[in-house]
Amino acid sequence: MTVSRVINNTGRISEKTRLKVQKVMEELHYVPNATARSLVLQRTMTLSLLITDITNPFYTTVARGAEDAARENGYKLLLGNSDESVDKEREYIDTVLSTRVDGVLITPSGDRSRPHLETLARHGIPFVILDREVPGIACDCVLGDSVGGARKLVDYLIGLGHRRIALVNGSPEVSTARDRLAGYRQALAERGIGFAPAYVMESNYRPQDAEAAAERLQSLSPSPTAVFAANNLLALSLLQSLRKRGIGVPEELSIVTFDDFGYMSVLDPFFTLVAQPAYEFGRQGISLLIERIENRDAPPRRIVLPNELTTGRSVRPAAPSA
Amino acid sequence: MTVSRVINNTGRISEKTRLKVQKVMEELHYVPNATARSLVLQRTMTLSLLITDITNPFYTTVARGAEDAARENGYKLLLGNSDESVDKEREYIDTVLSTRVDGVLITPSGDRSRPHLETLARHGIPFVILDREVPGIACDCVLGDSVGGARKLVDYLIGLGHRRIALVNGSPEVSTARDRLAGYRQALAERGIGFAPAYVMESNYRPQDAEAAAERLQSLSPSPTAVFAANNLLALSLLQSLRKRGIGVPEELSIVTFDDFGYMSVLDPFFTLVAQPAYEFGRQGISLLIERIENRDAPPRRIVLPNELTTGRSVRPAAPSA
DNA sequence: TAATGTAGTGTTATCGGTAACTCTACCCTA
DNA sequence: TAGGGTAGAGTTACCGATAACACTACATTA
Repeated sequence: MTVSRVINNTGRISEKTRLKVQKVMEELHYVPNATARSLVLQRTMTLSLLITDITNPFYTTVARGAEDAARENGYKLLLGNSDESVDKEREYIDTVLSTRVDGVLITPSGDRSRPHLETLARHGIPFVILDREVPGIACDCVLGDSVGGARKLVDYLIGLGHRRIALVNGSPEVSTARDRLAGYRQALAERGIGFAPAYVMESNYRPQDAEAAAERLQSLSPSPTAVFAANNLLALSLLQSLRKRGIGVPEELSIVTFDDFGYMSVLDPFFTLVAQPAYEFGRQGISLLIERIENRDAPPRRIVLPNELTTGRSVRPAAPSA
Repeated sequence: MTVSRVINNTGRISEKTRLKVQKVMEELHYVPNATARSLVLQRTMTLSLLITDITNPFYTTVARGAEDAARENGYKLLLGNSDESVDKEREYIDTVLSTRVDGVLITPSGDRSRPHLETLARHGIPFVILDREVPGIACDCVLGDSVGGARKLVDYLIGLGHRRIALVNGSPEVSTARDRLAGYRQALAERGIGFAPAYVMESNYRPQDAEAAAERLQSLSPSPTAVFAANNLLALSLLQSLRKRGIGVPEELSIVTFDDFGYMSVLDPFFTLVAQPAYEFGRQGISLLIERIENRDAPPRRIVLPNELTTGRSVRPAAPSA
């Protein structure tokens, strides 16, 4: 007990005893056992970051922001990749529950993550949603402006004369995909361009899905002059698939997308895209989470971070004939 | 106790009792407390990954490999970024000690990490070194062939007629920097090219250091026709600094480097570089670590993963006059 | 029939901390 | 000088699991 008081600097300790304890602690290389402390205090000082894939440059930077913020506040950070899979996500949720982390910062795999979030709530584990909303779940979240970003991109294309613009989207089960579709449709509508369902294809936000999208793109008639790929890795794979098929980008087809490629964008920004402040997503997500942990009764907060259009070589004005 | 037996499937339990317990567990949404289990079993099923910076595409992929391997084996993964700082690393080591993780996979900030590793050893925490060796520490490690890789790069440059090749290296306190210098010198020596100390500059492997290096590069006379930047982010920042100074790359100066840029390399590999299998670094590092945890008496193992030269647009043959 | 074995369940101590309380000097005050 | 206060240290119970052991029926065996 006396040792505990010295370590935590609580209660009354004579200077003599304090020094003696400290000396012995040094001699024995004593390190307090966080596990035991967690058990009695009922908090682990650990947060869980559950994202879809750390190798996606957007989430890489999110993770960095999250880790920085967690560390600054004395928390440890557990990492998990769900790969957009509800099942894998559930496994992580199970781990999170038994680990008794103090909070979870999560990018849900989609609307079907709702039961997972409800499970967290039922067990009293605070969580903050990152990047994607889940209908029916009222909680703190850090989001981007997907509708606005998509509008900007499509409007930009239209401004360059494009009229037949395809959308290679994520799954409609994911809020960002729905929002990007909404923004796409808004932009078309505002410019009086008809919406052609055939120009919209769904995927699972994963690079593997691009090949099928490329095939469908190629089969469209009249063929689109531009395509909006709903996220960065999708755009990249799509680009590869298109080039493999001999379709020149941007010569024959322009591409725009969401989220940058980290260091890639620095050197020579190939893609025209809407960039989001990934680091702030992570940092502010953790901040919200910690504030939630400290005050469970506060009303949920919703932070929307701005995005920005940056132009690259992936877009060319539409040919006047088109 | 009976519940414990059901959960862990140990001891004798009648089918009737098992079902009853399982039913009640479901009803109560009971989840075993990993903290309590850790305390009594003296293991946390948690590993720590301590790297310099997750946003470096090399370490991003390392982290993904590590997380996959950890999860497959039932371990959780804690993430930490040391930013090449011994002090920050020490803070993480302290956390690791009190957290009682079962093992640590670490990219040491440099030779001065030795005390940290000795601390881990003294506390009986298994660790595996990743990417960088530390003199005086005999332990499991997963390394790349820095000497060979550097030789390949410099030899490639020499083959293209370059004779004045600069090296923007990391700190000599880091084994990979020493090895890359050694490989550089080997390649020069084998081709009978004299070693010019003025052509070698040190940095801290961090992008911020590139500006100073660019300045020194520009001041060299005769100026080099090529430069070997010891890692990817250094190369990228160097490139930016050089271009800002009006030095054309590759027109006036060719650049080669170590480690790729993840997705960046896929699209249009600008840099000529030696790529290392980052995912395997992470995966095999965790494998070694887990095997070490399970058998502390086995002799240390040293895995050296191969690298591969991939060419890009950052290199041009030297002008015949040079 | 008594001894022995065994399946199934319960009890106790423990991991390493901390909250809450107790205890012992010693001091001050009326 | 008795009563009360206080500084500083110690005691006890507890967090939620598991190892080791104990116990109770009942079955088997000699």
